[in-house]
Amino acid sequence: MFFVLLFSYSTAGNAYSAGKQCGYSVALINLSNSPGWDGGRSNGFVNGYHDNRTNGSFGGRGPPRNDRGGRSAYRGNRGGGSFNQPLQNADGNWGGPPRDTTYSSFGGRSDRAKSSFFNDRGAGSRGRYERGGFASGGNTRWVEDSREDDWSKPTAPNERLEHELFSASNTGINFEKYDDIPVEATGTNCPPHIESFHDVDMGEIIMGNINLSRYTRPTPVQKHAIPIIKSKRDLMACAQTGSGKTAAFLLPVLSQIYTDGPGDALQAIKNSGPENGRYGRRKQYPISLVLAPTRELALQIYDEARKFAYRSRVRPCVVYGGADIGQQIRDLERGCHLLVATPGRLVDMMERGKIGLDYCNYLVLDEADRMLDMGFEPQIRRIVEQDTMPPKGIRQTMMFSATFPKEIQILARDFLEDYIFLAVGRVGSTSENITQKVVWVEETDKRSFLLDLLNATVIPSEVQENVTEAPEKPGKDSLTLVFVETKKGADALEDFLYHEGYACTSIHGDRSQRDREEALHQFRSGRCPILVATAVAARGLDISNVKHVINFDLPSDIEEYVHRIGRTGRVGNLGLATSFFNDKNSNITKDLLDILVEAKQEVPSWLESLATNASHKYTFSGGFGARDYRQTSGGSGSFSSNRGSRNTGGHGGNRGFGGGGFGGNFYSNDGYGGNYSHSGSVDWWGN
DNA sequence: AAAAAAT
Repeated sequence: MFFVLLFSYSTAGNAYSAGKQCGYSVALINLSNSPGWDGGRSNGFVNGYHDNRTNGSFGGRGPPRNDRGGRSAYRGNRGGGSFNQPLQNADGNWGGPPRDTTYSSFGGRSDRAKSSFFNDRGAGSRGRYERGGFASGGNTRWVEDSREDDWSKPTAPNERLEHELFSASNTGINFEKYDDIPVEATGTNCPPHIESFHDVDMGEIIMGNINLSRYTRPTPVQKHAIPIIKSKRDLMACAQTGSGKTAAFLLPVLSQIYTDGPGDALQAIKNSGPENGRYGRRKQYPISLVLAPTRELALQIYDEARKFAYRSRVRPCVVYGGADIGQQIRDLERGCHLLVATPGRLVDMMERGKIGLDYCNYLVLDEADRMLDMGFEPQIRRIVEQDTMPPKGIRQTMMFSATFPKEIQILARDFLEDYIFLAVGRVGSTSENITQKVVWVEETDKRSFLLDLLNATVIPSEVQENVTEAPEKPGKDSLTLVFVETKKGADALEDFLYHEGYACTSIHGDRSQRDREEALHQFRSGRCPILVATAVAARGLDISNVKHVINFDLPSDIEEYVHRIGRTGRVGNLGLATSFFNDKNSNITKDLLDILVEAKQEVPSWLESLATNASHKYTFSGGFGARDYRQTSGGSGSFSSNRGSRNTGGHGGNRGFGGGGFGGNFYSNDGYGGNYSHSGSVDWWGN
């Protein structure tokens, strides 16, 4: 399998200089190991989660229920850090929980030569620990001497935090499937890809955290993106979450920050004290900004960032709507070097003077196409272009997008400088990782059919040959994600399943942010192995152990379908996707058929004849979506045609991308953009 | 017409 690729255009020399370094000599107080905040953000999830609704068994009867409204204490608990965690003593050891096999610190590994790296807090170090005098007890601070202010050196280990960050881990990765993913990079002077994390120097901290995360080898997107980002190039990557994308940008960006140190940002923060601004408290100047379309995705990226920032001086923060802004501001004020945000809340924070982007050297736009879909473009431009962020060419910008329609091409043209384009094949979805089933189910039969599916312990025989890992009954390690089209429908189906005795919960945009996060946690943890969801959960969320995705309602858009089923079969695992199809779904017939064929899935004969009968209809699918990047015909030789300098319109306006065999609908260069919909066909809403 | 997202 290979790609035809794409443009390369020449630009004048890259004036890029990252990590604006300057001398600084100040004392640095590192609170990153303080139980105060670390206990706050996610400890509530991992250890200290209390919910009186979850006391019962979830085996089948009397399941926990995800109430609406109610308990107001939850978020407070979560953020309060009020758990009785053991406190770190002066030499960074922990007297608390019994050692778990998970705990190894960095240095526990014998495969790393740099033994001096770990647990060597003592000799030669000019810093010192200060015991905090707080009533709550013993905040330990590492006070650094200015000359020791080297961000590339790890800070003290913290067993409890380490356990919290790294204990939940992916298992059973199907590497064989994984390596099939085709990747293609284009652009001027593209650095060669790596085969091992050791092929590029990411420094002690990153390598230690890679070990702790039990990452053995880079995923395909990481193999390419890491050296590109490390060599300070801008990047436009067409890849979906689940390909290892988050680490693909977090690892090299953080590595670079550790190497370069805080630069001007540190002084700026110092100068932003109460005396310097009407807003009083310190304004934070993150060195790196990651924008994400949904709150849950932002949280997920933040959680990853915490892992790779372990034992570093970088403090990640996350801001998003629906949550208490005061709490987020307080968290920011404790220091913020890497900020993960949804656009709206970030603009809010900027207008409140809490965040300055003046020293933001690294900008990541995750799921960029999704952000545009959701109308974020003005806010993104406000953040990137109309504020104090360094211009392109100065900052380093990385964009990730599942598709590459015209709107994204324009954004790439505006935000990126001399960039490298990376096309990553799908991990799941159209690959054979996911067994896709389409069944004809009338609206009135959907519920009972769903129950049958949920009760099924044996998978249908015709599926078995494709599935080596049978989907089990929903349970702790076997999660089922049920997609519906409307928020109302989600509530109704959740209620139904609840009354039928299933441990289920739901997530959609009308639920409070607290409930959404809780539902996700209940699902992830297996307490509620069935999650009823709207489109909010379709993209980006990385939930391991999702064995079965059920499209209770099929979406009207094939892109949405691909994203949804991509929630299973993550990182090389196998999964099953079952879709209920009836008259209402005729609009997706053709695209669905194409997807099934492409992924070498069994096609029901009725679907085939439906598609044939409907074939007179003009269908157009913008973006990569249904067709993937793969060449379907023709050679690969013509990709250089019509790709002149940027003056001819750069990536945006060119026609002729498809010359080499993408087919005419590969990029939406025909002026219709990605929004052209199927004319004349019946859509989901019956219009 | 749905859903997502700042309040």
